[in-house]
Amino acid sequence: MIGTSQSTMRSEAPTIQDVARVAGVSTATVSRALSTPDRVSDRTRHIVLEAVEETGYVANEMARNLRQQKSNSICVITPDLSNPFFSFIISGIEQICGPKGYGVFVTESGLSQKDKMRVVNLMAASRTDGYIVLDGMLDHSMLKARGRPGILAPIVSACEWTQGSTAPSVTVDNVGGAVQAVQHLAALGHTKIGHITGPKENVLTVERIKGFKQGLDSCGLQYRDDFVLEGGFSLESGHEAAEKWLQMKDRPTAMFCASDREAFGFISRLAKDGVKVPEDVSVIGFDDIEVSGFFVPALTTVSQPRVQIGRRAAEMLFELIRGEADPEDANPQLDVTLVIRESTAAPAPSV
Amino acid sequence: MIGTSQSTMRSEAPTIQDVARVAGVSTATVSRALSTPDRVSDRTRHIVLEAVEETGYVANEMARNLRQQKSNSICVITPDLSNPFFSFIISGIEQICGPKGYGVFVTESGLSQKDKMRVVNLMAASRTDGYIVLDGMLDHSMLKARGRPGILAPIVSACEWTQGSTAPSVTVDNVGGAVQAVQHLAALGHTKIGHITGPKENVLTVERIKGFKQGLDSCGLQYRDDFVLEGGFSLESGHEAAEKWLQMKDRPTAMFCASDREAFGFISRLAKDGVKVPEDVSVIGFDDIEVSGFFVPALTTVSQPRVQIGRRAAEMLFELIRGEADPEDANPQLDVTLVIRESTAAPAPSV
DNA sequence: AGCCCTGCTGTAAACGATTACATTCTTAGC
DNA sequence: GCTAAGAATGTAATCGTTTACAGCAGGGCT
Repeated sequence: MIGTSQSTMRSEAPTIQDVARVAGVSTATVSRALSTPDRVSDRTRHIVLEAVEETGYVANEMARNLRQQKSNSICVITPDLSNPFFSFIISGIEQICGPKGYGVFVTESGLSQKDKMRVVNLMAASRTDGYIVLDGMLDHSMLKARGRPGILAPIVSACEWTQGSTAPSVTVDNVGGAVQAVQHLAALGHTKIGHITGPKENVLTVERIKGFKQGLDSCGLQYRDDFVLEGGFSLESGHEAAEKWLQMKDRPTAMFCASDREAFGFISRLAKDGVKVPEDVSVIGFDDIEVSGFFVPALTTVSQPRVQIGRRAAEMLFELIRGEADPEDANPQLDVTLVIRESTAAPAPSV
Repeated sequence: MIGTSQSTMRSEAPTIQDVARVAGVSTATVSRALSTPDRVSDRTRHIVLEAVEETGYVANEMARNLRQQKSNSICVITPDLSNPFFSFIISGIEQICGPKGYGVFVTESGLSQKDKMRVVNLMAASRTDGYIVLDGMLDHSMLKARGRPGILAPIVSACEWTQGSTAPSVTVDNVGGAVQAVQHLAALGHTKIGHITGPKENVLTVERIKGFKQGLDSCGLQYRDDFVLEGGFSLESGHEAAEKWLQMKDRPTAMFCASDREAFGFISRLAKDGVKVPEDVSVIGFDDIEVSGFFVPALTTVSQPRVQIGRRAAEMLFELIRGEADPEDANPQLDVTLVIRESTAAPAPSV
């Protein structure tokens, strides 16, 4: 049975009025029968549901939104949608929002402040009930709340957070992850451990550098400035770092990379010069993106629960929207886990 | 200058009424001054814009949507949001939609028909003006148009298309890409060329198999059933295919993989047994995802213009929405390019 | 002068739901 | 049998825009 009988088809979409007419009740009753079924009699509910079936009625979201002053959708702001790191987070967000009947807008905030402004204006006011911000460079004061000038919209940060923002954020133990990475390398016997950082403006970069230092410290190793190469999370930046590494007189025997992609770029460039991982140099990454387990060699890395980050962020945003801000647990920090694979090993016996 | 003067701040968001009052004109004039500036006098436009500035007015999308009977947003349906292949396409879509003032919803249609139904219902009718479908398994008849029962919403397929659907689709020359891949291998001197397919229900799988056969044919090579291994586009499926390959008595000296990720899984598993690429076996992929150039060895592959696919699909959807369906160019097929890197080489001299 | 056209603006009716308030109908308690 | 409470329903206002229609002024034309 297709459901919509040909006879009742009209050229326009059926409205609540049509249902009311068919059922022989008022629109108010139809509305109640659908949204608060226990407030109408069994008999009426039945009649209404039949009329709905017959007309093929589906409530118009736009009208509902206007009346209820909410859009039933949220917006995810990423600096770069094409970055696969975010795709898992977005997937997690959708997993929570979808079943709740919420739509998920995605936007690319880009690099310039102008781009970010455009995105914010697009979503401004009345298109979304809240934001999940994955861009640490976004000024939260741009995200104004609807109906309350001067007040911010519900915002949750994830992964990257913005300095000075009071928005709750779900993050990951970046410092702890870096510490674990360094300790793993030290335990293998490495004493000359280097680091390829993220882009220098990034909050995660500073956290991971902090963890790097802390890890060295905990193992009684000396921090050496010349063992730290500036990267940018990207494949290319790992590639470039490798060229610097190749030119070093005194080389680290192990490198902690601030992202898996940096690690890939690093290893890839080294391979061209015949430098082998882990025989000649150990490499450890951060993120545990999908290919990491299938790289050659399989990459040892600090694994982030990316889907979980998305889910948690979405859940927190809903609490915020419902006004159940829970100050107890406003800034959950998810655990990372060290995944040991094949890109790390004991250093070669020194010559 | 912040723009919103404290004195005019109210507890509610300013509406067009407020602007009209401040400007001393009617709401109609305000509306016109903002949306069709040339229909009001210079003087009035000035006054209105000043009033907008003073009140901090931003038009309420929900009201606008209801009145205009359009949502100013589109919906992208992917089978799996976490798949990085789609992230570039989504990025391309956003690049077109954002500047046009359109929001982009993303949804995960999942595997089961029930999941797909949920997604469709969520977006039904009034939440979106059109769909970009990246899921070849989705039944388009579920996507009904608002306001015209029995008629489908504007839909554009991309990458994967659905059998029997009349929706325009932007695709890629899968057959041609596969042909190029095989010809490249043959030119290197390979005569025993194998194929790891995609998942068998998938349209792309059959296209690429078709191209594989056609390529062999064009080089005067015989198609051998035992050289074709079933895969599933995923890393794991490449891994499994490698295990089958290792057990073969008579092995192909070159493998054409239906996706880059399959190729990675394949190479990765082979490496564990000391089988080297390209020395022992050449491997070629399909897609050219980001890491491909940085794999070890860098992967030779058929490159798809993913961002471009997204952009084109979005442009076509807008033409459809505006009613400018252009039958001339309804199903553009974008070109793929063979990118030769280091995973392919002449076969080892036979023993 | 009378007419029409054009350019600008205002009035008020949509858009399609939800929901405060009013009304009617039951039914229980006395 | 009467009253009051409570359940079920209806009436109509409301959300904030856009836009069809109407009105009004001014200017060029015959």
